[in-house]
Amino acid sequence: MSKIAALISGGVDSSVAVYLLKEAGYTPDLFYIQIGPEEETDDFTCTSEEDLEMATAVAHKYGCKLQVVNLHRQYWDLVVKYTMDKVSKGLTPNPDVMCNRLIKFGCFEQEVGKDYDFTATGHYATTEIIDGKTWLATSPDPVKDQTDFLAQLDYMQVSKAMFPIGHMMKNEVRAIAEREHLVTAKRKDSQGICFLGQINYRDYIKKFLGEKPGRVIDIETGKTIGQHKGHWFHTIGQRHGLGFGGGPWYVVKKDVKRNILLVSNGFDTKRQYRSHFGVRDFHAITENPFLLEGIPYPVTLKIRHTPEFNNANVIRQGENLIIDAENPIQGVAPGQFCVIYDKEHHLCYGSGEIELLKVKS
RNA sequence: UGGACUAUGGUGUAAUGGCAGCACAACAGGUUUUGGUUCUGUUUGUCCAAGUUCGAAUCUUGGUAGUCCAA
Repeated sequence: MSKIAALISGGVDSSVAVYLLKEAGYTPDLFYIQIGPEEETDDFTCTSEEDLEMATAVAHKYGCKLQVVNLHRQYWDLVVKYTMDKVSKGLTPNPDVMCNRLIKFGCFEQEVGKDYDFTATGHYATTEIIDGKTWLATSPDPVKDQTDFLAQLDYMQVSKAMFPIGHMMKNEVRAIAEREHLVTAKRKDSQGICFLGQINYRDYIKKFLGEKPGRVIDIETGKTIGQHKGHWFHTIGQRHGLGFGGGPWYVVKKDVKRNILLVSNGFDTKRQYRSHFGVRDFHAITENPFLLEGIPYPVTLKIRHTPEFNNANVIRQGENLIIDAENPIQGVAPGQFCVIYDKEHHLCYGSGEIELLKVKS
């Protein structure tokens, strides 16, 4: 019988995952990863304590060992550093993607997971073995599918991963939780950057990078329409937070060197959309399907966590990929990950960092 | 300091003497394990003073502030 380490968060999904493992005849060891802000606020300790209580209750119910793994230090050294590094350069990071790669499937593996055959989590994702090789594949629930957050995992990480609820719909998971009287059945879905809790993202950035006022320019007229407090508080495609009337104003471009934000006015502005962009450092999980240069490969992709997949063609150009999407995509922000799937958006090929092209779209 | 024009929420604007409305922003929720997007809801205003009138954002006079022409 395989030895399984299951990550449990105190939410519904990971609890049901434990139940399913148990049903399948396994007795996983449970691990609660502890991460928090550097100073413990009341809000934080509160949620965290509740999460741990829930996890403890689930462990008790199923007779599993539960251990708290503190990866606080590692999270700050790796994920927070990555986040601030990107943000300060005017890029838009995705901390949760890095948290999966570096913490949940990274540090945890090195410290604990190495002694187990599989690491199970409550992610909405599946794996599929084709010709002896493991591929990351999507969940049938388009809203909850989390392959986009797992697309930076490497082959070893994916082949050791188990996603017990990955083939289910969210409402099925909730239904099981209620039927089995799990204490977590009615808990709210987690949202926002996993450890931030009540802390506002803007305040969080401000604490690290402070404020740095600069001009905001209307890209259509070239006129300065106001001031911003720091380009890092805004991202491409963002509407709120500027505070100007006569809008809506969408951020369409950043001039980091001159600390200028370029905005475009109106709901119908085409400038907040883009169908042509680059992807650097493409990371293929199982095999790189884009071997030949200059040939368009039809794929589907996501540039953020949404239920929709975009149809596109991918062309390899040296180490980078050029994306040509069928329909324009709103708010394509450099620094975000472009996650690429097969035409049927079933298999996840991998992901890379979005980079704007010099060429106009 | 000669003339002309303007003054309405935080911003941009509407209301011909008859309940001050719209958009944006802001705030609060919903959706979403990133940033965002989007949906729903809420708050906030007639520059000041006097006058005409049943009734004034609107008309009159004065003040104040700003814009333009006038070199």
